[in-house]
Amino acid sequence: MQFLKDLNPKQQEAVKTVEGPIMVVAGPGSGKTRVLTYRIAYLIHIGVPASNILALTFTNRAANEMKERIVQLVGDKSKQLWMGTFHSVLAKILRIEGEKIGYERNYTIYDSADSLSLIKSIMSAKGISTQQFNPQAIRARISSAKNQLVMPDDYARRTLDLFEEKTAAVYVDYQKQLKHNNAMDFDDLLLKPIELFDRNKKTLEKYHDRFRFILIDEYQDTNRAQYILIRLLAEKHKNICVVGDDAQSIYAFRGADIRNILDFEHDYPDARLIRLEQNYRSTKTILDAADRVIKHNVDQIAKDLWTQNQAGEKITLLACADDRDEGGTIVQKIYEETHRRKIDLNGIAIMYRTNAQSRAIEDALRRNSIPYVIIGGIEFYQRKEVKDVLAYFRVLVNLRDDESFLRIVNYPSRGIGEAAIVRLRAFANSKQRSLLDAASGVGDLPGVTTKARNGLREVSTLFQKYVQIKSEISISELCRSLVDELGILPMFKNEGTPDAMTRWENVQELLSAITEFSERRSDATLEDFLQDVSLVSDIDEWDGSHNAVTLMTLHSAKGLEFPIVFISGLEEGLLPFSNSALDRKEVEEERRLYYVGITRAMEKLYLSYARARYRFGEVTYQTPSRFLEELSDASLETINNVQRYPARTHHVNEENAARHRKPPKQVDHDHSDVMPDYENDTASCLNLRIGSFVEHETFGKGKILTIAGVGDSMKAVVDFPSVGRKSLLLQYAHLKVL
DNA sequence: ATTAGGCGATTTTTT
DNA sequence: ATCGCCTAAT
Repeated sequence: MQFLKDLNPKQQEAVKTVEGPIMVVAGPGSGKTRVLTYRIAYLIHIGVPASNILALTFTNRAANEMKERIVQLVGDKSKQLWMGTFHSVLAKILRIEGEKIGYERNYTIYDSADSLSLIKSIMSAKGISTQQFNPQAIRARISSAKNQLVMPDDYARRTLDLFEEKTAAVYVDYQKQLKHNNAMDFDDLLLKPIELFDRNKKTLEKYHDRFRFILIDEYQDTNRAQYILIRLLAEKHKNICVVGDDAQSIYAFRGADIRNILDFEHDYPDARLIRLEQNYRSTKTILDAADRVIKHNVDQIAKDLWTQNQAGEKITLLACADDRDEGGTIVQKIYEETHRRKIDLNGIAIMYRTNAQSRAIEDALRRNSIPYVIIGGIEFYQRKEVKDVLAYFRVLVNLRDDESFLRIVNYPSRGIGEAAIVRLRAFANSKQRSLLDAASGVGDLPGVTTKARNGLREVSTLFQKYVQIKSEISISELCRSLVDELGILPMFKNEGTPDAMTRWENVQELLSAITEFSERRSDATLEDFLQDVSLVSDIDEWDGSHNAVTLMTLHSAKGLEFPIVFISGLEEGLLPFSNSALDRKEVEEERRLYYVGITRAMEKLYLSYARARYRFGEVTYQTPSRFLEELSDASLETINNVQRYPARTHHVNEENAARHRKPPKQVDHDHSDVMPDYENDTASCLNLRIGSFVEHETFGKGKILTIAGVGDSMKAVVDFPSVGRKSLLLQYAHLKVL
């Protein structure tokens, strides 16, 4: 038991309290991951078979890291451990048990984009206008209903308005269609196991006996469905250890319910509560800043974070003229830092609220030849050509997957148009067969052109052929041969445009990914690969060992640490993010996100904001974030590039005076001339600001949400209680400030 | 049936 | 600014 001496007393207690429910509230950098890994290692060490342990994490990456570490501690006997994300572990259980609730083991997993297209097709089938009712919004409603375990019929009974009625109607068909396709969406991966265990007590008991010790990471980010699932699994032995930090709960938008962690002691009355409050990660300055910020929140478990680390350097605030300047200034600081400390680029991370912000920063990095890796954003597996090819594989694996079938039935073009599809659908429905199946009986199909008929026959024989050879050749050969037969690669080559070349490369890359996957796991099936694609995210694949700066959203940054962290875009409307007025709870979630960002930093933290920023292709004027005021002046130093551009509340006269002042120091090159003159702007003359209340001749009173554009084309979006949101040209609107 | 060109929405965050 | 979707033209 040598390894326990790596732990402080609190951590040891968390590791050695093996029986009964236990909650570990772990502040940032307090060794949470360490506790989890050592606890598992300890269990195995004292003789618990690894196969009796279930550990659920938030990302696959966290799971893999821990697994490796555990192997180091106790060796190969840990291999039988069940560890992964909720979604991946449950997907695995559903492959085994799904037949009990009417799914075949080769079911397909739909991502949000797949769900959306299914919802759209249901809407058009039911004659619900996608103009009037936003399919995205309907998808989101259905998803959140599922997260709360509200079933279609329950939902239908509780509708409050027309939109919800339509949603209810779509929801019913959506679930039917998923089942018909032998497919599940992300939410089903949580829901269906609950259904399984409810209906099938024997199966539940089997898993009770298997998972005698359960550990949950990032408990603050679990939703209702996950909560119920954990309760079901743990109800017999009650050996459940949850680890989390309410202050780092940042997934409410996805249904995460912070009550799960706040009420743990209520749910398990004899629960042991352990707080880890010593921070090993950050300097005193950084930790104090984080602590000060989070104290502004009302909803939280009180904690006293402390550290023995040194005070370290002050936090540096970079006040920038615009997003381009922000990128340039960050680059300059990266230069300084890499020269000053012996630090590699992979010790540096740049974080932002929205993926769209990465662009200006990427430009700056590229201009200065600084290598970077970017996490998230437009994902490889979301690209059209990749999804198209994957759809072929999906159909091959699950012949009932109508959604994927529809995607590829006329790709590449086979002369199958909408009319033919309508006929095929009707035919399939009447026979209760899948579309692919129906396509094979295309001879009986009336009202279809010869061309379409031949096309359908072609698709059908194509799949018959590959179903047959599927088990005979390796999956990489199978996939390559299928792609070759489609002829899309030469098609891209012939097109010759840079865009087509990228597509060509992407398809090649997909094929290499499959090869690599099957080399890594000798028994891997195509089913396994497809599941991996659905459930693995960018962050899971990220490898911090390259010499490159890492760019990512604040959400992706959770669980990571870097010696140097930049948080960019500290502006109202961006961090905290809003498209309209925020209520307290929303601001608190944004603040937690900010807190997560701050606490990623070990040695040095930079914050930055831009006075102006391109959003939606227009210049928008930004106000520094309220979160900046929550830091103490003593711990902060400011580098100001924007002396010329005083705060927007200032009067015109002062601005004129300010214009003649020279900026103290030009930090970076070539980005100083893009700013428009403030003093000519209608908005500044009128003293209009985001959040101002104004009056309009016809619309009445309203509140300004955004201001964009320059000079004559300057526009404001105003929220009028009477008529809703309006985008107005200030030149004509004659707004009166109230 | 395919394609070009115009229009409108889109940007919150993700398993 | 960019992407997807729709319409009109071929």
